[in-house]
Amino acid sequence: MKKRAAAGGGKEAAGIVTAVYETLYDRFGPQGWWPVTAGGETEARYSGGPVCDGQRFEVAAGAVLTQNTSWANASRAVGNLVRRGALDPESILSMDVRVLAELIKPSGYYNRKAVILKELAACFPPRAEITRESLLAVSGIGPETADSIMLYAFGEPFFVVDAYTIRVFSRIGLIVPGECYENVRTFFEGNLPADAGIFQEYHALIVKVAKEFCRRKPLCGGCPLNPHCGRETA
DNA sequence: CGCCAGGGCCTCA
DNA sequence: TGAGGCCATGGC
Repeated sequence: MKKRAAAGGGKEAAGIVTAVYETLYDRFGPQGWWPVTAGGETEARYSGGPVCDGQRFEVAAGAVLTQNTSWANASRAVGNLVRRGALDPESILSMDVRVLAELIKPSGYYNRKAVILKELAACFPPRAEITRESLLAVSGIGPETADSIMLYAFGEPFFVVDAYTIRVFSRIGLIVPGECYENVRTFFEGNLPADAGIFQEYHALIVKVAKEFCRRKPLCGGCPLNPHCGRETA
């Protein structure tokens, strides 16, 4: 028998998942993920579909650079590449890997990420078809990064699951804490309309509420999710 | 000073 | 197969 992602299971799950989204959206509004550069400055892009062709690789590279790293640090690395005019597959592929590593140093893990970026760039020849599987075939791109790229760069409805998602929804009581990535992802995808705009916004809103309230040491006072949460409020 | 950030891979029992 | 180690910078 297959393990289930939903502790509460069944029909109510979809209602709760949707209600949590609406509560978060009402409280925090649109989050503007994924930020992309425009004329050298980083600007928020409001969700709703695929970014333009030229920005897809930038979003994909950003997804790698922000692995286990604050967006502030990842953004510095993105900025270094943009200022150099090097944030495109051809430039990344032709660059010495040590030079690339130096440019992305602020993002941390820079030696590893430089290799990942080169392998990622090789997935992006003109008119290449990028799939979740082709991204997962890159060593250093796991399920969360692959789904981030599919969702934010290509506008495909893959739900991005991260540590915040597990924390928030296990406290609510909808997720089993030890559940595997794929089960959690399909739980959300099965309980929401397959709408990339909603997936984009939902993931960003989960990050928002986890940083402000649902921290490792939770600050339950004033948390907008209290009406949905099975946890005792402090 | 320690802890954490928009993870993922490898090793070893 | 599960836990633990490793990669590494910058903010607080």
